[in-house]
Amino acid sequence: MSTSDLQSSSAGSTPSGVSIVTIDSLARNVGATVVLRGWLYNRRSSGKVHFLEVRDGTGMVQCVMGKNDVDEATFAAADHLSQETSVEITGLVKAHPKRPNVFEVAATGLRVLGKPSGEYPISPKEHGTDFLMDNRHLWLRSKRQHAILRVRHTIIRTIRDYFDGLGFTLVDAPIFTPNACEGTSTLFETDYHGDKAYLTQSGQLYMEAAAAAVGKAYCFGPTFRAEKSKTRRHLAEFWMVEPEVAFMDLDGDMDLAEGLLVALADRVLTERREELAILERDTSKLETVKRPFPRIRYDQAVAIINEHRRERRAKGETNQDGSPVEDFPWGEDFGGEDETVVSNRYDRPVMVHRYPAEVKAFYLKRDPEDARLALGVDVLAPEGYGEVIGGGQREDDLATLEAAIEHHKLPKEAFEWYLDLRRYGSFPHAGFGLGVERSVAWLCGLPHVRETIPFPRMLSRLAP
RNA sequence: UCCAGCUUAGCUCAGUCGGUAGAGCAGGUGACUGUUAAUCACCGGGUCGCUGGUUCGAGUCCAGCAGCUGGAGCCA
Repeated sequence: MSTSDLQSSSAGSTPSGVSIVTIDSLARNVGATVVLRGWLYNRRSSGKVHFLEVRDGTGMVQCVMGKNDVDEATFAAADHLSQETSVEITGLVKAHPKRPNVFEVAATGLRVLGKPSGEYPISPKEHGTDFLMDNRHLWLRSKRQHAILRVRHTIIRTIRDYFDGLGFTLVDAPIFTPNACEGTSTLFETDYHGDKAYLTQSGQLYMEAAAAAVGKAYCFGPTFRAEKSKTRRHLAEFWMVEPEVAFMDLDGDMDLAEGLLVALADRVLTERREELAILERDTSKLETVKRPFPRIRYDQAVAIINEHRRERRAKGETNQDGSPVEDFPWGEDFGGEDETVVSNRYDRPVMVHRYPAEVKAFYLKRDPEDARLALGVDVLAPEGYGEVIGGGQREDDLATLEAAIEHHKLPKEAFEWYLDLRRYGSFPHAGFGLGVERSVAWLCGLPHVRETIPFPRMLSRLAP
């Protein structure tokens, strides 16, 4: 089999010369006799006609087998096929008699390639999430999960195309890191030949080094958080893309983030219409993701939250625990609920910038116009999907950065290499991190991030 | 870590007032020549999460524990 065969979505031909095709190429093969290879998704029968629904990873097709079209043994065999039997079906490609633009295969031959040794666990009826997650390796075969995998793939490819197209260089960051840096989140600890090592929570510091080498750098890999978070927005292992650009300021950073999200929505809408339909995604909510995104200051976001809280108080509402609704205290970070209140004001992602420095990471540059603020930005996705991007301009002054490290009580020795970036030709620079799973959840309209990654790692799940 | 909810057949669930266990799907057998989670008939299928308590009697009431789910906190 050659590469060109694969690219033309024809997987070769049988000894008798019949071409082996994939389901997504049936439209081009109407009137031809072809061979399909795949798995039986569902089977129906009307006595003298069997309807075999077959999936092959590129799509789904109904194969019709009339009693008079095949020999008796083949017809009898088709009657006893169970779900997920792998099969090779030979037949004539035809238009569906009732449905426009749908094709079916009039089967003339059937070969069973792999017979299930037992009952397939996932029946075409409803199941609970925990059961499906226990069978995640099989659940991936279902229509919805297949659609999500494809959208995820498109999102990842778009991210790479976007940065590659802008002249970025991919620079991989390490997974093992020597110290529990940044001091913020809880890390997974591991034994590294007798020393303690931690699984990375971000490649950002390394990208700052890379930016000084290549100008525009990005890394794309898994990151790990050991917090005991049990919500629909959290995973213990998730993927993040982190661009870092030399001589870019906060405004440029926001331009870059905005362009990426517009590209993602646009590409998913053009290339994954079918998948979004399977997921029943309201695509009108994605059509509005166009430039420019609103850019509001932290102060304005606080005002929006307080306006909302005052309305709730006026209606006599209380918090979930029954406590009275208080004004949002300036200086704190937003909770999930607050983010939703802000993002619900807009029909596209909103960028909230200039947060209080105290609630943000030590490496963010102070706002020259207001020392209480940091030049950071969070991008909140619409519909309550929360923060999909966090970033900002980095502190490029050696003394200020040293003071920040001391203020956060971080071990200075561990950051000597990072401080070197300010010692040898310091430069203004900025970047951000985009969480892939939250982006997939948003673009697909999924209620939980656990379905956005093939094999999720969560507080109470390490298998399969 | 805290709060709430859930745990009954392979799966999804019902189970009244405390009186000894039910349905649909899946599986099996059969009927049906255009079905779309096909339909119809019949069949097999149970450590009611675990431990203890109350009671003549517990799936049901009580306590403890475990697991799962969601939320808060924390975080992206």
